[in-house]
Amino acid sequence: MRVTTHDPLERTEITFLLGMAFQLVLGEFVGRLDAAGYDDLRPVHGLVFQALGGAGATSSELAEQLGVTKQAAGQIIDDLERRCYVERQAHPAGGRRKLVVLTDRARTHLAVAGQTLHELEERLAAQLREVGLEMPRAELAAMIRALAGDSVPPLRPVW
Amino acid sequence: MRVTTHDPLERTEITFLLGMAFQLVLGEFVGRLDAAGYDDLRPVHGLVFQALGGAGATSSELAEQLGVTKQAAGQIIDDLERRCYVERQAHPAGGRRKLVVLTDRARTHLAVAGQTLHELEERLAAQLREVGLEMPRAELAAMIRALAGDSVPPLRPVW
DNA sequence: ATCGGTAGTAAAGCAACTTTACTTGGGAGG
DNA sequence: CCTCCCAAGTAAAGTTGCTTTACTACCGAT
Repeated sequence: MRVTTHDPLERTEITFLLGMAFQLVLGEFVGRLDAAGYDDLRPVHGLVFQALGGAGATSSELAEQLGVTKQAAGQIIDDLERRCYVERQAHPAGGRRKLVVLTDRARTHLAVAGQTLHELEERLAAQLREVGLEMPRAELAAMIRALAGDSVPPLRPVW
Repeated sequence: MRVTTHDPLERTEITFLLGMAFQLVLGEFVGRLDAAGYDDLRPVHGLVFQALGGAGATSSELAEQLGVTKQAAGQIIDDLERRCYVERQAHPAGGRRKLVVLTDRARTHLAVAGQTLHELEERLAAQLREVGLEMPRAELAAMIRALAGDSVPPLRPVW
């Protein structure tokens, strides 16, 4: 007996599926953080917090990690500083350098966001297991390596 | 004997892997189209061409498909019309409506882009098979269904 | 002493949108 | 008919998140 209901997703290009899946997962993630009171932070701010998470960084270092100009990084830092998520300190190495570090407010966000993301991914993994599938971690990693080799570029807005 | 070189991608969240994979595939796709002489077209233009591919559409219909305001759709159409990729015709249903249809120039692009994308995805699939993996089509489709149900929203820039 | 390189900042420019506000053509109801 | 309203389309200004251009400040080396 032939299945007559064709799933439109079965004929959709892998590239579209990747984009849709990423957009939906990120949207769900951002939505949960908004609901948790972080509606003043965009995904890029999470990347900033991750980059500064350890001992902080200079704005130029941050710019390189984000894949933007140092002026853009400076603007993001200005904004986050005004809203008390980061602070500019004198850099131990001296010079004109300034060390940008996270406030406790940002570290709290980082913890909440990490927890939220893992819960979301765990729920997704469970839903896939229900239909006999696993999360395609190895497949995605292989695609990334095939296209980027060992040097993975920064995650940027897609178009 | 224990493997000592941990692949950083193995510890990376699925969400990041999705984003990286999409960004890299789309970047490769756009790069190939640029090289083929289509450096004046962005991904959104491809979506427009797909939406108008059959019998055309009105700018409001296009706006809904793209998930933007009708003014934004109008601006995109203005631009594409100036560059002879689309034409505004009188709409058979009359009224203020105008039917936006593709020129041959756009249909050629659509064919080239489709071919390019399939070649790219086929090469990727082959590279995955070399390491014993398959393209994660079912997994991505399951993730999309888990998050969007049956109503898949338009593909938009991600942040 | 000054030269050059790097960090940071300031200001203007730009692309791709949204928001606000208007115009126009065509029914539907009275 | 007439008018009232709605949907399609357009115009213009505003917004966002960057880049480009241009500058200042600090340092170490020659």
